[in-house]
Amino acid sequence: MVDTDIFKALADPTRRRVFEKLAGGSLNASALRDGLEISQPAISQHLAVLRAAGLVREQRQGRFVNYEVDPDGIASIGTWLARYRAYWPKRIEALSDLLKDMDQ
Amino acid sequence: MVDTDIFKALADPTRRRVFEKLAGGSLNASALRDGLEISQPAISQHLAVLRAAGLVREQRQGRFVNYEVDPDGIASIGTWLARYRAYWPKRIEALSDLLKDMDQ
DNA sequence: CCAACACATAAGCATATACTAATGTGTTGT
DNA sequence: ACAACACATTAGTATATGCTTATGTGTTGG
Repeated sequence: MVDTDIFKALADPTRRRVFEKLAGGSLNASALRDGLEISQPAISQHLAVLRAAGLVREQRQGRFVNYEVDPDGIASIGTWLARYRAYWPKRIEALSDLLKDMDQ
Repeated sequence: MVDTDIFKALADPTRRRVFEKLAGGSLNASALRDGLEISQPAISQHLAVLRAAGLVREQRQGRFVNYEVDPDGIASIGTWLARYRAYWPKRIEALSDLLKDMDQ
């Protein structure tokens, strides 16, 4: 199940920290590791999980591997969340609109 | 961490099935169990997890306990997802708008 | 009041998960 | 060619998780 992989991937705090770093743009594995007190294999494994879930995608750049947010993963969560739109409080839509404006 | 509890709760397929049943309105524990091949304690434990995550809330109704979606949980996911709005594909917004219309 | 009901909690167990240490793979500069 | 680098993979281990069985708690009808 796709959703299961996604939610499992995001259930880990370290993986969410990694993923949130990517919200600002693409980064390589070492850059993603910076600041986190975690071994190199651990980051690599976390990135594999995020990738398998469709949340990130990678691109070799010489001996670096650049990671970035995969819109497909975000889309899956959005689609899932949309089923509960009836329960969205007003403030969420307000926030959403605000961020939309900030994008410009 | 609040987000951790929410994503962990949703990482289980059975719990998502239960939660999705509640998208249509409030139901008691037995009704939520119907159709799922799972023991009574299992449902009870799943509901405890969803409740601890802030995804559902309960209300005693005689000897039944009614569960319903807790908007706070949905709001948390929405807030989290909003950080990635830049990566939302167009179709998500389209779907979102469609569902909005269907609510009327 | 007490038996049946609706649900929760406790204890025990099998499996999944996140980690580390060790090793493997691919790339680059010299 | 080869040493250093960036990253991935493997194996092993401690802990977390989801399940079942057994039992507890609160509620209701007769």
